[in-house]
Amino acid sequence: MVTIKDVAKKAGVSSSTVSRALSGKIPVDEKTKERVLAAVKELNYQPNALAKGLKEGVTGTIGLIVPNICNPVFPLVSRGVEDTARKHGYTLILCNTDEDINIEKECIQKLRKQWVDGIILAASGRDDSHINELKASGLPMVLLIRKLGDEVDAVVIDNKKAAYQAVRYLVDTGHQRIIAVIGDTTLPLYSERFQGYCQALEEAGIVPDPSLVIKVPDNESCYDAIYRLIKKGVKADAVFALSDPRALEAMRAVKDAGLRIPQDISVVGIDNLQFTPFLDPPLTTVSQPLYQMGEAAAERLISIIKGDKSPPYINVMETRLIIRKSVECRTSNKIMQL
Amino acid sequence: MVTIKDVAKKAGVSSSTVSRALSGKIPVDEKTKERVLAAVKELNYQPNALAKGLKEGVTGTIGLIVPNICNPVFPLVSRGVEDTARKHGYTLILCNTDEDINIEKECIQKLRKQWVDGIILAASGRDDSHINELKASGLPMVLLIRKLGDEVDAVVIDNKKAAYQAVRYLVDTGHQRIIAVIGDTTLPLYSERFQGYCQALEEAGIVPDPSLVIKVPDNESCYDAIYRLIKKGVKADAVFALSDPRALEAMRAVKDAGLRIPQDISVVGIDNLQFTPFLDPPLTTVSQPLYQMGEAAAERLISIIKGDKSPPYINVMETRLIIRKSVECRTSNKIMQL
DNA sequence: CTGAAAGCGCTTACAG
DNA sequence: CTGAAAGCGCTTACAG
Repeated sequence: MVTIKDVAKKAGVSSSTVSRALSGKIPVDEKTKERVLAAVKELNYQPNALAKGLKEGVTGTIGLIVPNICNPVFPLVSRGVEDTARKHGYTLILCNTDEDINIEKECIQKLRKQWVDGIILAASGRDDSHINELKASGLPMVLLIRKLGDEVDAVVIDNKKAAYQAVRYLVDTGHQRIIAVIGDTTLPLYSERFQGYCQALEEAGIVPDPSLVIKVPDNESCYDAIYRLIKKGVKADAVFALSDPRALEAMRAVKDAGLRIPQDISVVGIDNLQFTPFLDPPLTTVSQPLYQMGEAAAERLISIIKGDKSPPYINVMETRLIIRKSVECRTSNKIMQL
Repeated sequence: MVTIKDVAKKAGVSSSTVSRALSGKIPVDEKTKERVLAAVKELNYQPNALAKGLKEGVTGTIGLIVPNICNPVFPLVSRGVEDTARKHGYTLILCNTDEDINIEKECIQKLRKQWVDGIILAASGRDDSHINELKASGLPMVLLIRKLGDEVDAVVIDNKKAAYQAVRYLVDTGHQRIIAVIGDTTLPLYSERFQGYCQALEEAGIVPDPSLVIKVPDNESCYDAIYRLIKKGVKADAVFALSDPRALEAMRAVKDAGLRIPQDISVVGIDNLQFTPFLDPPLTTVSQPLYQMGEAAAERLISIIKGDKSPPYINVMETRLIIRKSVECRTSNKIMQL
């Protein structure tokens, strides 16, 4: 490795001068500067970020902790984060936790050892202790996808509302018996979406029917459950899935059970993933601004890193119903009203 | 931040002893060790990775450079890399380059400044100079998805073969007029797959028809091109798409143009992405072992970092035809022969 | 087994 | 404007 000393020697100056010529913060004679820059170029000198970080106490790196980059919402989110980070000269360290609280803790520790300047955390939300600890440590952080009280910065959507938008549309188009595909409701994300489902139903005077609610753990397909439910002959006219991948599985199950979408059963999802317009039928869903959420989280984090002391802010981003072809209008009446 | 000195003071020893007690490489009196460990725990001491890295010349970080984490092959790949990295105690720095040669260079520079212990590079393959430079610098590296000669370690699939497997299956099931959806053939990845297409055709005595070849830039949908081709009334009995996302777009276009899959037109892809079994019809495709490729690349990189001096090795991983329902057998004859 | 010292490669107050 | 020196937080030969 070529160091600042090598450059200094080649340019015939001290390393202090090299450092100053490079940083530009302190005036250096034009001539010397030129000599230094020439030497830098000739030797292809790269300042050692470790040494710089050790001295200055900042590293220009930020950590992004996600449950699983293979969950299709996270690539876009992390792209938003990375693009924004790069724009500001920061570098991204990525960790997957599989929502395992221990891995989450381990990641946070590792990032702290690495002296990241801040952390963006898309946590599972099963346990908060380590997040509060992190917050208390004073390291800049912002939560993503989920929030934690009002004391920690966060970029989120209103999950209840997103689900409400989807189910409300189903209700408005005349659906009454709506299957809900829900995840592990101990996770706030899922319980909130379930609440949105219930609210839309209740507003329409429909009592949620527990036999229509399917709860599937994250790592399990909902295909079987839906297939069986329909084969059993349950009365249903729609499926609300809490995510697009779930909606996709549901569509397959519905079709394999011999029903048509949307003529027999309508389907809606949440996410608006890339592939949804191409499904058969194109999926009606509620979009989350995933890339923008990543951007917003990174912008906020970086502003905190740079000294912004404004109070914690929960940035609730807008979701939007995307109407495609997977929902059929079941009452001509209702159409008039819409 | 609590430093080694704080621990030393609390334990009543020198920082050298703290360091030794923690590393375990040099014997320390049991009693003192206990005191040190107690102090570490009490103060919640985290060694500063920057200082350690600066002193030791290794950082325990590796860089992963991908074109775009939103391209659905990369989440799995990067997951394989990250899991393996973590298993060995390494941390992952992620960069997206959008196949922009300048961003690629910039990323490499940044990673070097950061003193990563090695780099895994899923490069675009448009330009090699910086890769050769990187190789020459002696920093451990392995190429992923694409290779570069035989002088640089790489983990790849045989793209030509993968395409051949897909198209050969089409040919064997009696297809003659096969539309090829191909990307920018200046990229080796795509030109190789195109070669596989041609080879399968030629082996069957079919002359590739240029009017059936659709070339679409990476950032553009192939929907319109296919839709128009079919609407124009082109004679075709199958579509070979060089990736599953392309196959998905193709399916939509074929259906929207009024033809049925697979009765009128069969479709095959490459990738075997998560969503493909759920499509309508479930997509026949060629699987790439994406996660395992990430794993293999990381394992190889780490072994190089740890001093493995074996000559460069091109690890060509197996692809496999996954038969589902998007291809119809067009000749009863052929069935007998299979 | 343990401590004092040197040094990893930078940056920046301190003198000049 | 410039250089010598101190120091960021570690690790490890060097003495003892």
